[in-house]
Amino acid sequence: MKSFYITTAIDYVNGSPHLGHAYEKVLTDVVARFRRQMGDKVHFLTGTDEHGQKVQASARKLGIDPQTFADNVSAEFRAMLTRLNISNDDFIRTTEPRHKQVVRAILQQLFDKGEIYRAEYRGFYSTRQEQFLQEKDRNPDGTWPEIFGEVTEIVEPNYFFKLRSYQDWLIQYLNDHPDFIFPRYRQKQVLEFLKEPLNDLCISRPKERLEWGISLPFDEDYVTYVWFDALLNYYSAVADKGLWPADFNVIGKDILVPPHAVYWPIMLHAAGLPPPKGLLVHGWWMQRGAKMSKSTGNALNPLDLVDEFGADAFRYFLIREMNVGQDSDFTREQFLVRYNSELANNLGNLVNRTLNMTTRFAGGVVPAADAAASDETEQELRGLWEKTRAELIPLNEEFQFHTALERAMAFVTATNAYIEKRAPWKLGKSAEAKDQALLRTSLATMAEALRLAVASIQHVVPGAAEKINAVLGYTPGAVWRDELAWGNRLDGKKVAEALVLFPRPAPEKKA
RNA sequence: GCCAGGGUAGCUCAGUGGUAGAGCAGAGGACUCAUAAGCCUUUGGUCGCCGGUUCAAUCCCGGCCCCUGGCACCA
Repeated sequence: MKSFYITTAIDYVNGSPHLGHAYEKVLTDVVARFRRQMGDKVHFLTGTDEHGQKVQASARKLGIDPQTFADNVSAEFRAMLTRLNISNDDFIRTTEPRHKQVVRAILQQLFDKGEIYRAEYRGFYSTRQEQFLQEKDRNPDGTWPEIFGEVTEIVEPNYFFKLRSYQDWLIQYLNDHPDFIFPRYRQKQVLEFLKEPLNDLCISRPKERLEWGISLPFDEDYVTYVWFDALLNYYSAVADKGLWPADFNVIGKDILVPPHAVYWPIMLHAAGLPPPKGLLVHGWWMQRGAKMSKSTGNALNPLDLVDEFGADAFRYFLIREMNVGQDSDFTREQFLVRYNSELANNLGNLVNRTLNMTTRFAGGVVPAADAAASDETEQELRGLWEKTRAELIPLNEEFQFHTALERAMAFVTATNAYIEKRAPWKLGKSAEAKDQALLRTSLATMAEALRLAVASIQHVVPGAAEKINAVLGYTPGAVWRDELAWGNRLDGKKVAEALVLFPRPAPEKKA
């Protein structure tokens, strides 16, 4: 069995979960569930990033210790995972001993090899903000903005990682692995970035300035600063499991360059470890009306839609609407359009009418299709399924989930059209043997088509898929590829009478 | 400024060197198993602008305009 290790970025606990966090989890979950269906032994990791200045400061402001603060926010992120039906296998926190231990071991190893050295860091420091300032922070006239208070130039010894000496290696690596980053054009951005010489990376902070972190094993007066702490989680979580390298680190486009595309592969390489096999880089959700909503006091928190419409509907929208890698707009209006037309009207209603007709015209038991009573009407639907089925796996493998869902929905539409053509409600009124045979065939066909449609989207809407299978009296087999074969698997199954999966919301007033 | 992506029906997008496509929205119709859902038909586009190559360009080339994103630390 092929193993497949995938991660999300770990979330910084200085803020609460929002749509971006949710999307990344759902996207990764869809990939993970798909790989499981394909038979891979999947390990899915997510977690929280808990050290650093901001956490320290936020905790102090609340008068609690940083660990308690981190515990609280980390719990919020874990609650979101449950709420979204995320199937992660592990959850790592950077404050855990298993993580700290690995970080320290790697830092020590690199220090011993001479990859980390001590040098003086010179810069302008704001005591009030407790941070070094950049040239870009200056006012146009060269002074520093008020908020920084007194700014002094200070010289501070720190530890640096020899990033620059691996620049050529990285460029070569990217040229040799053109598929390292998805979407591909992002890799060009990285190579563009690498045209400028890299600076070595400052990886430490003295404890007088930052104590909430992992101590350097070779100098306990310092903690390591962000990169070795946060990025290494992908490795530390599986260091003892033999799962490295990861198949994919899933990240947002904002943390591609330089952290994940430059620092991360170089850090690993310097430590004698291979880079992840790929980086899956997604875009951002935009909310154009955000300002307006705020001013009217009606700011929409997209996560509220989970409570209102359920995790499946929310997951469906995110995956259906977003072309992985690009940006999309998130509006309630668009959500409702997708929800109503695709989930409620098209799929949800198909479920309900199938159950109802099976109950009314066949005593609630899916009849066997009558081979004699079957013609090009059935062939047409089956033909479309075969076409859809052939596209399904490649589309999902290439992260074209939005297209895969579109195809699945087109099949659902075709199934609805098939039902109209056969009109079982008319056949049900006829006592003729020929019509009765056709009735059995049409009921069997619609049920089977529904089962297949559900199988094709179950990684996106796992909860709904389970419910639909349940009302069809069906338990899917272990091998997903086999489930995609048209096989009249529902023969003789006793179905439920009704199921309104995606209730239509009360119509909303138009603005 | 540099780099990348994009500008196609009201909206979201697909697409190919040879009479422009889908979904949603809009209009009309027949039906009734169903979540006033579903089905059928249908209105609608100088395919950003200007040149060039070609028998033929939305698709190839050149120039221009506009939008979005990246360019050292917010998914």
